[in-house]
Amino acid sequence: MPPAPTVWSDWQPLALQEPVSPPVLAEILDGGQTFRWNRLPEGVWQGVWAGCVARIKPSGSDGLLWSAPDGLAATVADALPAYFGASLRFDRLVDDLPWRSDPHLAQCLKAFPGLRLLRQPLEETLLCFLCSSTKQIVQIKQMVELLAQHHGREIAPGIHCLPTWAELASVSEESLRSCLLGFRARYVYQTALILAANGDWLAKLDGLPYGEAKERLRELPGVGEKVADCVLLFGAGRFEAFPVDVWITKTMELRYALEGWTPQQIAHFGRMHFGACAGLAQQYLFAWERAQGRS
DNA sequence: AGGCAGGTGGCCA
DNA sequence: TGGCCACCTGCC
Repeated sequence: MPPAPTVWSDWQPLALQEPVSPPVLAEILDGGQTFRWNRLPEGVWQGVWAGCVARIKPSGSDGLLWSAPDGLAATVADALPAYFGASLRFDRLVDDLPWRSDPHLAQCLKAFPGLRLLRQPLEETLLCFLCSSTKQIVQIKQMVELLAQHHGREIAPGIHCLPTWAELASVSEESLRSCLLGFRARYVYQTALILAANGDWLAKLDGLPYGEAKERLRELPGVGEKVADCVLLFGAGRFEAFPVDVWITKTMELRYALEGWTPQQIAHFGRMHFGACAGLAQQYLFAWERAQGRS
């Protein structure tokens, strides 16, 4: 018997302070902060996080509409605004960045108006970025989709969320490799053992200052400077985190004359120069550099 | 068709 | 500390 078709709720508005155009929505959902959104026909995106599945599409004047499977609509209605950081005033956070004295930043802000940081579940942010070493976005998406299909709970017909760390602890390294993880399988496997043995390990990051939280995260196998910063920025709302990858290294060398600086020095420069929301600036710089690379 | 890819960890001077 | 290299393997 074929699975019953999913009935999707009516489209409803997602209230954000800042307008989001279709290309900026694409940059938010497919620009490297999350790996669980896919493009459907006609401008619709479908994404999965925690126990939620949602579809998002642009509406008339740079607003957004969402829909969810009928049984999950109430859950999604509750979780979606937090996931999109709807209570944050990104317009004000952006205005506090040093764009007045930084023409390159000003140019990036202008190119992607409404770009925002998602607030993803900490657990799965860690999992996704443990998979991210020397992989491109398409491949990371493929890996985490396989992880979800093979080891995650099915929350709607054919749609699986990512496995929890407790669930991952009972998955062999070999079967992680069969999800295309390669050498990252060991990172995930060993991290799962640690986290499963200490149920509140991640929760204990909550009260810590940025530097200590990062140091703590780096104790996990496979978590270095860059992954720790991504986890804190995208999964814990620590906007002062400034992840430095090869793209950011390139852009900082080129636009800020930092040739020869180490990634760690660049990260420090970024936090000093861009301030409390350095991570938001990073997202704009990253989007800009990606766009240059594509054209 | 083969090199390359959103890093990390371990080993050397 | 600082630099180098192996690690897996699917994709452009």
